[in-house]
Amino acid sequence: MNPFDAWEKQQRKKADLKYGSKNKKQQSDDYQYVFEIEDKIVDFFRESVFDGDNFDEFDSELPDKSAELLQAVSEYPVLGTVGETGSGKTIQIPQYLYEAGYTKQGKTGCTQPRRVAAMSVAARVSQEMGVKLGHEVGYSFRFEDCTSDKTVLKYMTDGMLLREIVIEPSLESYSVLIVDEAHERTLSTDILFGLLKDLINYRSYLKLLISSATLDAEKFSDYFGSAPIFKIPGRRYPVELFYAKAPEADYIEAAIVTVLKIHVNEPIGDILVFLTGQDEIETAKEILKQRTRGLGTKIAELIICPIYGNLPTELQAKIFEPTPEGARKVVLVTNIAETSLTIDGIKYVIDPGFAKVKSYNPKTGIESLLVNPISKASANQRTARSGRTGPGKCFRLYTLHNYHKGMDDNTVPEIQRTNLANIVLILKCLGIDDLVNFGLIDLPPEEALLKALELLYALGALNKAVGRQMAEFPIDPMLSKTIVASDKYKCSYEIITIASVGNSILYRPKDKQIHADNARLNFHLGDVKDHIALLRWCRENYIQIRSMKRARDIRDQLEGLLARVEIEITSNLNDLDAIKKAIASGFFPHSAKLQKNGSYWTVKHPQRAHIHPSSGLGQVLPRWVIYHELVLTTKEYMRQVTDLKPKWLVEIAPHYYQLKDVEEPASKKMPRAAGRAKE
DNA sequence: CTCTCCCTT
Repeated sequence: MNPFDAWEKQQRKKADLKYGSKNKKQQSDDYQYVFEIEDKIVDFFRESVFDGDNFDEFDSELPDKSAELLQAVSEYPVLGTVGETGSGKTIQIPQYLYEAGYTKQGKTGCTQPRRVAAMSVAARVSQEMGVKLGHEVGYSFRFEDCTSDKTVLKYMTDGMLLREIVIEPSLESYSVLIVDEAHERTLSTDILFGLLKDLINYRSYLKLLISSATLDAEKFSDYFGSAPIFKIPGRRYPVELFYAKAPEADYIEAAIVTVLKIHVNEPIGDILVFLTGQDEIETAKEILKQRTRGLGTKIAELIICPIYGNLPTELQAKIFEPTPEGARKVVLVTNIAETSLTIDGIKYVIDPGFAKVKSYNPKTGIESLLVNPISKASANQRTARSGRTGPGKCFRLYTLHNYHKGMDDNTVPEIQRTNLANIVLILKCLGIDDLVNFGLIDLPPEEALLKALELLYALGALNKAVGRQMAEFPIDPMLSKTIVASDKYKCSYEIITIASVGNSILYRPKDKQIHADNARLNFHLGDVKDHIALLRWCRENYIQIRSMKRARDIRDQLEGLLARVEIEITSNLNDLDAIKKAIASGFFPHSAKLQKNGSYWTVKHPQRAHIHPSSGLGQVLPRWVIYHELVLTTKEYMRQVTDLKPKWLVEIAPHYYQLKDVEEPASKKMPRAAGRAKE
């Protein structure tokens, strides 16, 4: 381990230890005290003016590059485009193509990583062109298709285009495809790259534009056989960049102190603070409230706005209210504000340099969601958030040295940190068996590919007919196998309900079944009063209306797909065993057996696991369970757990389990072999 | 005896 890694590790350990305990001790409202810590803890130095190269061109008109762009498009099959955020490339390029007549030969499709972006950009373009949204200009993503026969400029999510390729691999109806925000490297974008690169070889009149915001456009250019890169001029205000002089162990405390320091010393303007999650944001909010309370008229009012993905929409709206005269707003955000959400009027950014990152360990099948240092690209993205409407300042709570030596250049692409079973299945259905030589821009870990293939084999998905059926469903293979298997157990109605609620419920805890059933009755009666009852039920049970709606949409879609793959809708509500067997048909690779000490060992790739305390089975501890997923947080937790009879495993998956795997010990009590289970 | 950064089909 090099010294920087060691340093990083130590800092993170310290941060973890102090966070929580330390915050609770320091609850002084004292004005003096604030400044005492300020001087003690956070000391910055001004490093540079970030991205100041456009500084002199602010008031000048940006040059019109449309003619040159169109020339380049006509000359080359693939073109990379690079532009600062705010250069308007997403909005303008498709309009240039439209005016130049490209849309007469076919549609122009433009992919976005996010739904909101697809929708809002389409709305803006239709407005600029003076046409009705959904006519010439439209958008499309799952559950919402705002296009018509007239549509020639189509904005869509990258995942949507991927689905379209599965249905029609040659994409005949398109003449131009633009992959926008390519630098974000979503799984869908990476897979699209591979498919489109192949497609342009036999669809010579297809034009491909790869659009990205950062300078790694050269990587994309190389990937597409040295495609030329077209730079689109943009403008951005300069941002003064500050680094901590010394490492800060407790970044929440440091962030809070910096907020107060800015609030007292700097001219008016709103502050954006990047934290890692809901928990930290709520903690920081409370501390800030305490420290500013009682200061009265000594300082200006500080309005605290928390924003994270889980926050109900009506509370999120608060950040868009303009800051009152004389006051200052501090917005505490997760990564949601790095790309998805733009907040106007931000003048100061505070960046502790951390984010929660989901990753997947193919060896153990464990997913984890842990706090990690961000990449340089990500740090620069955060910094730029302060220079959108005027010159800004960015305070990095880490040292310049750590920026250079302790942070990766780019965030690890999603394809390298995710479970690949779903995408491997889709590619198999497109006739792509060899992913290593498929020509991806970055290869996933070999183990992840093997693990995916092994799973698909176990599920029988490598059989063409079964695989096709499963691939129709836009869900994980284990879950789609459950749906396919529900035909046999005559309970497809119940299974698609379970599948659509997805991550929130896979098992209905016994003690809550009456509640769940009552709620469903309320849901189906369709009377206004009952809807109110349902709303109340949602509130009482802390269920977001948003997730309920989503579950209903997914259920409708799954029901439609059942017909497509010719599975009849059958209901078998009284036979819980049939439902459990259907679930086991998809999730049998995720079985685990109870140990003496109340923990579990997974059966196939032996691994310790615990039932998550929020599960209805946390107290019951069934001898055998199957689980939906294994997540590492404070411990290895199984989420969404169902009990089962071990003999079902052999019955359902004889190719995967043998009798000796599931043998019960002679004793009726706890298994004698508790400590031996690893064998 | 405690999970949910952000997305998406």
